[in-house]
Amino acid sequence: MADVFQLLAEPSRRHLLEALRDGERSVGELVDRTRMSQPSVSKQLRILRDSGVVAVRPAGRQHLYSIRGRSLREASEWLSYYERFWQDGLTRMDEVLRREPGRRPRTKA
Amino acid sequence: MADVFQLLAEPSRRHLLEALRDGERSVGELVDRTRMSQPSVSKQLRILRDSGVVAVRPAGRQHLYSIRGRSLREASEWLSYYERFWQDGLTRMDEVLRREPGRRPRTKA
DNA sequence: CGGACATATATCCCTTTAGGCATGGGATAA
DNA sequence: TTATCCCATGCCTAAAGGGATATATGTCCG
Repeated sequence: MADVFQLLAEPSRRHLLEALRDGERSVGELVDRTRMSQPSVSKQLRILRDSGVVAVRPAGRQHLYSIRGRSLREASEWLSYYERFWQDGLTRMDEVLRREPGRRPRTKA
Repeated sequence: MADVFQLLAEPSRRHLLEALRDGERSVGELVDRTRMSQPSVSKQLRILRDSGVVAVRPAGRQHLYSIRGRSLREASEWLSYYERFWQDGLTRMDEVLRREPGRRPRTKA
């Protein structure tokens, strides 16, 4: 995983991805929707593009960006391991009570 | 969302969360499992704790950490908006063809 | 060709933050 | 109490990364 979470850590990049949720957008449209400067938008789009999160398509003198799910899927799958921690009313207390009581301190495995 | 993705961006913190997947662990156990220095582990655990991603429970002279799903759930829900981009064999091309052809350049909405 | 428009890149500045080291502090055992 | 184990914190340094401004590249039109 080429650090998808690293990409998503930046709010500006998440805003861009949110603006792309319902289809491809030109850079100008993204600038309007995110209130970022045009160079910033291009810079972040570049990063997203290099990581395969978005794709570009030339259309006249504008570039249309769209989402590619592949990378985002990895992040989603990583998080899926933790679903059980918020499903079925599983609280921290439930988890504690589930542990066996005899805890050996600091064994290698 | 107190920037859950920001937390997950750091590999060391993800490693800690991975080591906590099957239940609570002491700091010493986490040190062994992550090959990080003890101060680093404590430091990252502190960040995770302040953000409500993990919880602590004192047990004699050791502190047992465990996962709290609440915050992670927010990240998972954010990503759920993009599931359609990798489900049902939906590729970028499909997405492109789905768009209407008459695109007006740069309208506010 | 020349000029306007759309996007990309380059450079600088600045903030954030991780990691290492040393140290402090609480709990346990002798 | 003293020694020891387990963990937390503070300070420092180094590096990563975002935003702004200026500029380059590329495309369309007259």
